Amino acid sequence: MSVSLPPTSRDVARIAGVSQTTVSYVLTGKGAISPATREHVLKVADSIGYRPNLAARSMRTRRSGRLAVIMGVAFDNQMRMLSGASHVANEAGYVMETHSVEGTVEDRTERVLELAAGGQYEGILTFVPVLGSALSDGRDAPPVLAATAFDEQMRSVGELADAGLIEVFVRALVAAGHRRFVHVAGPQGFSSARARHDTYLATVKRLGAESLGVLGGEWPPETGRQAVLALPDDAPPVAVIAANDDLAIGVLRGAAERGWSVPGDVVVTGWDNARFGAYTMPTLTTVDVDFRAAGRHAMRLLVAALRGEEPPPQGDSLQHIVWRESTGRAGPPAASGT
Amino acid sequence: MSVSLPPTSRDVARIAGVSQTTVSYVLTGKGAISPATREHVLKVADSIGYRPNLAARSMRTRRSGRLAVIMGVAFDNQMRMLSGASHVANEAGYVMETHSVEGTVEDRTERVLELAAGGQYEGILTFVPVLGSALSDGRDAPPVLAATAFDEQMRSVGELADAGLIEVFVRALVAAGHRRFVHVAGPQGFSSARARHDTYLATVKRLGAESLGVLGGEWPPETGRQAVLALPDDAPPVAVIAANDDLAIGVLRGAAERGWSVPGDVVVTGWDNARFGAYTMPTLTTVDVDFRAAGRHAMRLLVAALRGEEPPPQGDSLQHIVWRESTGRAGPPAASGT
DNA sequence: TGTCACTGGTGATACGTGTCACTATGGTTG
DNA sequence: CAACCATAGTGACACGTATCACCAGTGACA
Repeated sequence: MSVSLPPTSRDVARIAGVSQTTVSYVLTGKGAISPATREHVLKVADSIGYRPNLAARSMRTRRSGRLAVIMGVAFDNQMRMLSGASHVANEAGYVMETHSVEGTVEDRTERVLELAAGGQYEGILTFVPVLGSALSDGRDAPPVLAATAFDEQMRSVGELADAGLIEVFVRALVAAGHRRFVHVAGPQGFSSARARHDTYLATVKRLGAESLGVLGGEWPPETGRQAVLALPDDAPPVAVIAANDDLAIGVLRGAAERGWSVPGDVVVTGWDNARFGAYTMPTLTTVDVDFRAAGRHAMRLLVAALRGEEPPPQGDSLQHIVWRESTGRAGPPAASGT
Repeated sequence: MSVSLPPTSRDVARIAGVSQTTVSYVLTGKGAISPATREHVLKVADSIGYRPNLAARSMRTRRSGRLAVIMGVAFDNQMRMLSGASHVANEAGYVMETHSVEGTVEDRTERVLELAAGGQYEGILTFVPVLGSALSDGRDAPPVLAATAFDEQMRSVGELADAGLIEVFVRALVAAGHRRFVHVAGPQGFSSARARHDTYLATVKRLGAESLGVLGGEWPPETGRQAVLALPDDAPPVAVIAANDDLAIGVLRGAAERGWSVPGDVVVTGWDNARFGAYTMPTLTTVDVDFRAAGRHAMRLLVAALRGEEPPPQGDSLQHIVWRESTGRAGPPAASGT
């Protein structure tokens, strides 16, 4: 009694009493098939546990049905973006593979180009910044889409780069009496970091507040700590707008080391709503980001590009502020306000 | 001028002046081919940028060459494990796809079984706990290996479940004068959490110290906070062994809320060496884990199972303690021994 | 009644690879 | 010199699917 091979479309056809062609048309929904036979074939296919052989299918269609996602190694929230992207890819009939890259932006770009040229993938989505030269709209090479892009020629995927809530932070802090600001920025290769940076500068200027400068430029907490250690002794009272929660916790630590109280001498905002932010002392005001939804949206854009469809609009906003202790009495704007 | 199709092994054969069979034998390294022709063929293949069509290959060999990795959504360190696993899989000639699952352990198990039955994958590696019934050694179904397993019939992948350093923690704290201990455990579905739990109990007992109990049972920081809030008022001085850093930061917060100083009244240890642990106040003593290496090892085990080889031994230890402020003056054992 | 259009379905074929069975060529041995 | 063997290479085929070209039947309409 040997192990039986998995059923093929021919098996289904034989049992259902139709031709293999008919089975194929039923499964792809392309031919002219009567509802009766369609249902019959589907029933038979289900009853014998038929699954299309993807290898054979993709050989015939000359489409691999495979998408690649490029991720870095050190970004925790990619986990959730990956999850969202994976769902969308599978629903759209693709399988999604992940590749992790490290090294300089040139190294990463090189790797992405290599993957694109390999011909194995129909599309590539990258969660880490690459040079704009790697991005493509898919006319002669597979489309490469960046969920976080390096330069101005990029096609970035919207919402993650929307830093509008930075303006809300600054306005609320000004309303609470703060006049002096500092920005601890992330790497400017990330469009999100760049957007926060730009929004910070614009808002501080517009409101006539004072910016003591922009520091940072990397994501790790140590960068945030060093930024605070670099401030002049007479900096407080000062409001620190950090580009993410990792930087913000570094800021908290740095402030403590200098004997500055938070939120007394220094107030701090973060971004990402990392799990630890509700347990630091003080707890961290931050922006909650729906990374799953961001991942879904990014993948939808890629799938739309693959199908030559219009990019779907972003749905509801993925971000909202979580006010906590690190901003003291500053809070959401009153409903009345300008 | 139309877009040219990717070159096939026939193209290589034609240009190299040999048969397609020869090209195939060269590329798979199986036939009897003279070194001269082999090199010639390889050169030609390279020059025209030939890449084997994976779909055609896998149709012929009836092997998909695909592996699946199951991950949860909320575990940051999976990112690095994924990266390690991905490298090994690619080196071994497999492509690796990721699926994320959520829900109860039954839901997850169901999903894994579904994937295994789908016949698309040659092997499955799961980073989240599933019921032992899902695990298989691959005799009639694809092998399913758990990097973190649910019950005793599991095939868990070693080092991550090695909680030996818990004993070092307890010994060092006892040497520093601590007598009363508490364990804040993780979900016992994770073999790592179970190992830490068991090692804690055994060590405390062996050293004749007092355990005020085991609390927790989930991973989020709030669990750690609640554990501290549940302690009796006269608990301090007490040493808290937390199952990971998320729990530990919750413990720090809980202690602060109760007015207990760390490391004065309470000392705390964590696990995982999360980035924030060096910036909490106080900084967190923890265990640094090489998740990349763990991911590599897990994938090597799966590949070995696929090939019917002996499982490769774990290399150097992936874990070491990072002593920081939260354990006060306790530190590495003196070189002199017992 | 003959013709046309349309619906529902079939037969044959090609995708690119790996592998079985086989052949030609020298070299070695009895 | 015949018989044999190992080496190096070839021809033909099958894997399971999607799709092109075709065909039978059925009304509709002039």
